[in-house]
Amino acid sequence: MSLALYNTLSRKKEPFTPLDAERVTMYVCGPTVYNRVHIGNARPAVVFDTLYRVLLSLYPNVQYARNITDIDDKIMRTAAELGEDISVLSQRYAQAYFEDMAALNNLEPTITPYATQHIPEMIDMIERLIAKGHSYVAEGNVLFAVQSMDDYGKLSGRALDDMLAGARVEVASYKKYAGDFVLWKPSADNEPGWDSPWGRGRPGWHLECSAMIEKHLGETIDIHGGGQDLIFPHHENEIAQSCCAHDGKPFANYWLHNGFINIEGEKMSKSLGNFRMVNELLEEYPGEVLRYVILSAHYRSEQQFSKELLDSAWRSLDGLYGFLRGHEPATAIINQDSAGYKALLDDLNTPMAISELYRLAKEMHAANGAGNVDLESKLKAELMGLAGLMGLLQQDSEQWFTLARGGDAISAEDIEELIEKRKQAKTDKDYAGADQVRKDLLDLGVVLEDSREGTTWRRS
RNA sequence: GGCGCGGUAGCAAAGUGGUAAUGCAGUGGACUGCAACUCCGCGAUCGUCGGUUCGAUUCCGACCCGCGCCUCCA
Repeated sequence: MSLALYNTLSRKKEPFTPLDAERVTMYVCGPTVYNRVHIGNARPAVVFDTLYRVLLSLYPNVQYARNITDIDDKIMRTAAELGEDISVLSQRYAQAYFEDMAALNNLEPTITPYATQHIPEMIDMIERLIAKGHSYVAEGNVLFAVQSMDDYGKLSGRALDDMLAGARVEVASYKKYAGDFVLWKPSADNEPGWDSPWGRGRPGWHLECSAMIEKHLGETIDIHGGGQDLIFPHHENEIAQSCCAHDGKPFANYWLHNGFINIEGEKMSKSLGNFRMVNELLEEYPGEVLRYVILSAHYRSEQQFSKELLDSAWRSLDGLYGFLRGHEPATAIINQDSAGYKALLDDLNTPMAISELYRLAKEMHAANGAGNVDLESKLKAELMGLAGLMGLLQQDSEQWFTLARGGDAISAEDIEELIEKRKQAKTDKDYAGADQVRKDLLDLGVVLEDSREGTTWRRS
């Protein structure tokens, strides 16, 4: 039993073998911080966080880096509009990103490198690329010469000429070849910039990842992840920079890419105005609901996203937490032989693993009904172990049902008070009065559940 | 034009060469003073047409439909 991952490089599922089983390295492209992030940014974070958790269950040391791009033209434009320094803007949104990601139960990566803190490393890499004949200076720009690399395009599977044939963007005059991309570009006096051998300027987008990976993880890493749209040009160019700087040494052995999210059946895009920002969704839904939706589809698939799905996911989690409610706590244990764990090892089949969550929960519930305490706690431990690998069921079940669910909800105290009133009514055989309390609370989104032990309540 | 992906029940979504998991919704019943929870039961022949095969939703081909990327969008 071992981990298998679909590798974009080979377009096949492959057994995962790290270079060093004692130290596994993974890098995932993080956000450009000029705004709040949307749900599409959350997908890779959740997917690769899940992979990180799985890797942690297999290897003693997993180095997971996710960068913050804090220098970029969009950042510069937004900062200029707001009349503030780019560092102020980027720090604000980086912080917001961390908060959003934490709300989605994402663990903190091992390393969070910032582009602007690696300017010297980037300049150093450019100098090496120039020295090795892979880059040239033109009008203050430093460009990477893609033709200097034999297998440029191997990740995206395209030939150079094919790429250029349908290019939609005009070619800058200083490029020797249309496919060449910028490593360093000059900054105007009123633009942020850093001194370099080629004058004051700023790095091209792709360079930061190559430089930061080299510094923090090494010349060759095990896993590199990101959204599908990054395959070309971003990851292709990272490969070009790193491989050429390292004399052809492999850059990343496994390339993983998550699919896109569709909103109400269509692509999420600015022009359609249907962006879903994570923080806005979090005002209406617990982060775990968003996470559940993301993990309910396989990471490589295109994924549907809608209010109906969020509501459905919330009810689904209610079901799971409902099974947990009233069961004694148990320490999470990963059952390595379980179908759920194997599903995760099989290219992160989270939909399958989630279905196992339900099977375990039902079996646990049945064991409880049969009075088999040992089996019950064993199954609960396994359930929590599997859920933990996905970052799900991380809340206390009692709290899950009693926390306010948006809007101005009735307070827990008031609910308890009404339940007492109803109890008295029932004692007095005033069932009409008791039913009225039930109905009133239901109108406020509170469901009452009577049992031998008394009345419990939950928000729905 | 080039490269690539997908079409499975109302909504989502796995999966398999031997007649298709799971969740939500719906629905019938048990339980309940009523209800909720829970439990038992009910629904798809897998885009279309061919081919290979004893047998295909699963392999191959064509077609239809939807979609992504082609220089800075997760």
